[in-house]
Amino acid sequence: MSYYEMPGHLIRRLSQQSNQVFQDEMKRIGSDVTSVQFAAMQAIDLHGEMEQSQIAQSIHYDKATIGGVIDRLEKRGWVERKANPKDRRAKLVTLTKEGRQALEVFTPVVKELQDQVVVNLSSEERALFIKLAQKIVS
Amino acid sequence: MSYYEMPGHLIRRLSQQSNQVFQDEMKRIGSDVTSVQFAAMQAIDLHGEMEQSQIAQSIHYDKATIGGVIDRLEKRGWVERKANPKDRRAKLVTLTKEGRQALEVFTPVVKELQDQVVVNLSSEERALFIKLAQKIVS
DNA sequence: CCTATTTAGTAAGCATGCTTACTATTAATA
DNA sequence: TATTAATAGTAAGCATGCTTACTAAATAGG
Repeated sequence: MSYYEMPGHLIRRLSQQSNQVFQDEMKRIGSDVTSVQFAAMQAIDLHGEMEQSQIAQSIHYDKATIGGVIDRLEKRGWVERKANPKDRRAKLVTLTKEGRQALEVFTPVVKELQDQVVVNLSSEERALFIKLAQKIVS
Repeated sequence: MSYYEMPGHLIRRLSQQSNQVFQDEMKRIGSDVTSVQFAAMQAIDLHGEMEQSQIAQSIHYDKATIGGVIDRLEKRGWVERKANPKDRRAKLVTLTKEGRQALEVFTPVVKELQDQVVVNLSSEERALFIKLAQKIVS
């Protein structure tokens, strides 16, 4: 089996290309937000108020990784950690006003760049790729 | 557009799953070699003798990243760096005997685990996925 | 009620995987 | 040939993304 037919290798290349597009488009609008940071912010915005463990679960990240991501988002002033009165182990994470504003700027850009990731495919192929990818990770 | 339809997000999940399978299978045979290290060793084995820049180019890695990977492979005694008499900037990287032996053990395992990465797909779907992925990164 | 297990988060460690900046060397060009 | 540009590799810095180990707190089972 040649290297260029190995799903593992191809997936790494896909990942690389996808991150490159994300980073380039964000740089174009003057931001250096990462795809992980965006994903976390989007999840928090959707649920309103989340424990870190919920964030990790919803976007399929390791809890240690998400801890670092939230650290950096907090440093930037985009999210806040508050104590959870119902569970003293947990912390509730919410978007700040600045976080919501930033997310509003990012969201349309991220939506548009999705097509750019798979720009070499026709729209039928894109739909098919998404279907197959969903099946693989399901 | 929902998160679960975004190619960028799906690709990250694929990457995660792929790496997990790789790591698990390698752990099973008692090794902690990484997918990047394997890719580099395979490339060197195929070409016999390579400059780091060639390695980076052939498996599509950044030259700074590959420098670190070669560092760790060298520490393990799997590769050697030699001066290139034809170009004093460059270094020729070769597999050691131990490196070749290790690669012989890894190769069949890596070939088998490729199917495991896309285990949720039928064989037709696997072929199609590979085709689409190749087209995206082409 | 008390103990054992599970869970939430952090910490430390390691390997990607990139960026920019730098040195040394080679290639191109005026 | 003298200068400029390009290239090979390293270094430092940062953000993933995981692992194991730990603390604190909640839950389950007896």
